[in-house]
Order: sequence, then C-alpha cells, then structure tokens
Amino acid sequence: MQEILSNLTIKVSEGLYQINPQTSKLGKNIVINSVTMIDEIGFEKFNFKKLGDEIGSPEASIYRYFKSKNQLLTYLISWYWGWMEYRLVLETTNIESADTRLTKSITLIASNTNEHIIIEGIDIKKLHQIIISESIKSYLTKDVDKANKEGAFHNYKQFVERISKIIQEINPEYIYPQMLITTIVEGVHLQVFFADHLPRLTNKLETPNYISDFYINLAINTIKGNK
Amino acid sequence: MQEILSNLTIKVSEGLYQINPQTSKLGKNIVINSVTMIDEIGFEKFNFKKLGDEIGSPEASIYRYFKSKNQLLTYLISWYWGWMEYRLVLETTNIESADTRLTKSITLIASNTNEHIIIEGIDIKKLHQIIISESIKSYLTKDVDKANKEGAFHNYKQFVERISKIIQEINPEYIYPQMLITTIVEGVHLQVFFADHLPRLTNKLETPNYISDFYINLAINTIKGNK
DNA sequence: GCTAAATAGATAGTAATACTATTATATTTG
DNA sequence: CAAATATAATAGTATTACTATCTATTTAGC
Repeated sequence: MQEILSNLTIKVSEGLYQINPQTSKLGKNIVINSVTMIDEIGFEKFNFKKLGDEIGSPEASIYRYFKSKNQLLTYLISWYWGWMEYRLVLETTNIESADTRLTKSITLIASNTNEHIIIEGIDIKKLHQIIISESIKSYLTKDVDKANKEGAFHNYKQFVERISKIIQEINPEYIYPQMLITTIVEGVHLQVFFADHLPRLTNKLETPNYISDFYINLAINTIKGNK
Repeated sequence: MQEILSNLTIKVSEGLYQINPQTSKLGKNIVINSVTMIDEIGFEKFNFKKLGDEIGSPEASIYRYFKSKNQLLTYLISWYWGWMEYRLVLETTNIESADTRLTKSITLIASNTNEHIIIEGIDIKKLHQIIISESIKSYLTKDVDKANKEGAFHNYKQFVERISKIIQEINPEYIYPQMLITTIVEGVHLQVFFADHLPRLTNKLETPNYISDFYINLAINTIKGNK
C-alpha cells in the first residue's frame, strides 16, 4: 500500500499549523512522535514539554510549528481524513455498483487496520486509535466556529461529501445523507471504544467485522426503506 | 411536570460524589450553579474557583463534595440519565404497542425541551445542552474503566437497557439492540451540535422534529429490515 | 566560500489551573 | 451544653500551556 503513495502528500488546511511540518525534519518529528505519544498517554496528559523531551527539542521550538496542542491534534485529525479520502477513492473508483461502493466505504470507515502501515512516518494504527478516542472532542468545544473557519474540518467534510454522493445515487429521494454518514462514522468510533471499555453499551461479537456489518445493514435498510 | 416529582429524588451512584450534594444547602448550590456555569462558559473553562466565587463559598469547600471537576460532571450526567429514565417510564408505561413505545423513546431522546423545567433546582434545558456538548467527553478518557467501576455509567446503561427490551419485543431476532440505541443517543447529540456549528455535516430542516424523524425512521427500518 | 536570513536550541519566566493542607468559625446533633 | 461536624478563610504547591529572549546552527543566494 505504501508504494502507491511515494509521490503523494496529504494536504491539510494552512490554518492548522504555523509552519507546515512537512517541510522540515523537526516538523516531521513533531507529527510522527506526537501520534505515538498521544496514543500512549492520551491527549489530556500529552504536552509539548514531554514531546520536546522525547524528540530532543525544546518545547518552544514545537510552538513555532503549532500554536497549541489543540492545533496539533486538529492537524492530525485533518491529516487522517485526507488519508481516508485517498483510500476511499482507491477503494471505490471503477466500481459500477453504488451499493458496492457504499459497502466498501463503510468497511473502510470501520477497518481496524491490523497491518502496521506507516505513511509519511505516521503510524496509521495509532492515529486511528487517536481518532477513535480524541477526534470527537476536538469539535465539541466552544471554539468550534473559529476552528471551522481555519479549515479544521475541511477534509472531514469532503470525505462525508463523497459518500453522500454515493447514497444519492442509490436513492436520490433520500434527504438525510450527511446525517446518516456522520452517524455511521462517529458511531463506529464509539462502538469500538465501548467494546473495549463499556461492553454493556454495545453488542460485541466474535466475528471480526461485526461493527461494519451492523452499520452496512443499518445504512442499506435506512436508504432503501425510504425508496 | 414538576408536580409529579415532588416526592422523588434522582439516584446517583455513591462513587460519584464525596458527600451527597442532595443532603445540604451548599451541596445543592454547587450542583445547581455548576449547571448554569458549565452551560455558559463550557466545561474546559469552568473551575471550582469560579463556581466558589459565584456561590460565595471557598473552592476548598466544593472539593469536599466532589473530588474533581470531572467527578462533578460525571455526577451531572448520571443525574441526567436518572431523570431521563424516569421520563422514559412515564412516557411508555401502559402503552401496548412496542412500536409506539420505541417511537416515544426516540422522541424523548431527541426532545429539546423548550419549556423551562426546573427539577431539584436544576435547569433541565441547560443540563441538556451540557449533555450534548460534554457527555461524550466524559467517557472518552483514559480513566473510563475506573469511572465505570465507580458507577459513572450505571444510569445510562439502565436507560439503554430499557429501550433495548422494547427493541427485542419488536424483533427478538435482532442482535444489536444496544449498538442501535447508543448510536441513536450519541447521534442525536451530535446532529444537534452539527446543526448549530457544522451544518455541512448534517441535513438541517425547518421542521422542528427532523432529528427524531430521522432516527425513528432509521430505527424502524433497521429493526424490521432484519425480520 | 561568504554573508544574510531563516531555523533551531537553550534558558527563563508567567498566569492560570487543579488541587491539598491548615486553622478558625459556625452549625447541627446527642 | 458539649462534642462532633460542616463551612469559611487563607495559604501553598506542582503542573500546565504558553511567551520572550538570546545564542547557535543550518541553508540559500550570490
């Protein structure tokens, strides 16, 4: 999978960094190591002091790339959706059936990568874990509107928009495509978390793909039930 | 609605406070005013110093009731689900049709109270706003397992369990009731938030109940589609 | 290869936060 | 009415999320 990407970088809105971290060694180090560290200790306990110690740079240097740890998290999340959109395109191009494209999309959203994929140095599995437990927090703040203006959710919106078009192909009369997709995306993240920590709030099965099965079924029934 | 409750207090697990705030004037003041304050400034900017200034008590006194601001938030959320379970019972008892009970349950989850209801001094509308933007954060932490042991999610689980039984009445073969309900509950909260701040991630309509309409439709199609 | 500009490192400092500890003063209870 | 308990008043601490400043190193253009 990596090979395909050798010539591709994932684009993130300019408002999500002070200096584009992709342009220097230090910048890349910040991003790569923040993923590992946030995954390990959680975003709350994560700070630039600890990250600086890890990469052997003073925290003040990190602040030149990201004005706050929130901005860094927002960057990582946006990067994730950029990467997911790329994967979405790969998975769905040249496939005739819109049903199949939708199924593949949901499978992608729910895919918990077992392979150890590294893109631009970023450990995708760890980033995925961060998305599950931290991403929703990043928009549920009093600063959403500001973050939104700075492009924080651009990549996510674009990802949602793409799947929305598939739904409208399947049933042009269905009026809630965005609602359905964000329900599925955030639902998948939540169910993964519940399965690990609050099993009475979910229905964990032994089959590896039960979460995507659940949401594929939900999506198809909902979209076609309204035809 | 208040009248019915004159003899009822909502029960919250003992692990969610140091001293039961319902047993003293100060305790009640803490809870009541925290709701207003968190709603106004958001949980991140909220702290016991500010709350203490507001109610004219030193912050150290508040710490005797709640060992941290997180514990207080957890208390409020648990109280909310206790209150919601009470309302759920009121709405669904003596109703024959399981379909109707499910519809009423989802309507309840999505009900954004326009009336100004005060229960035990707590402003329900403000508490509901807190639930929308803060509740999910309270379980997406590294301390979930500890909080879970202390009973943080007991009331929520019980609420989910009740609706789960309705679903199993409608279709005993449906194997994902909990998943479906938590998807709906957290979905509702998210869509309310998106409608206000990230409209491109939802499908806002002029009709007042479009969110409950969406989720009722989704639930019925999903449950019956698997019959 | 030299100079200027940009980038990074080293170090210090600050206001706010999330508490803890201590002692004094009310208030309640037996 | 004394003892127990709850509250107030005050002070203190470690950590956090930054900002500021100054020096050293790297890089880019000529």
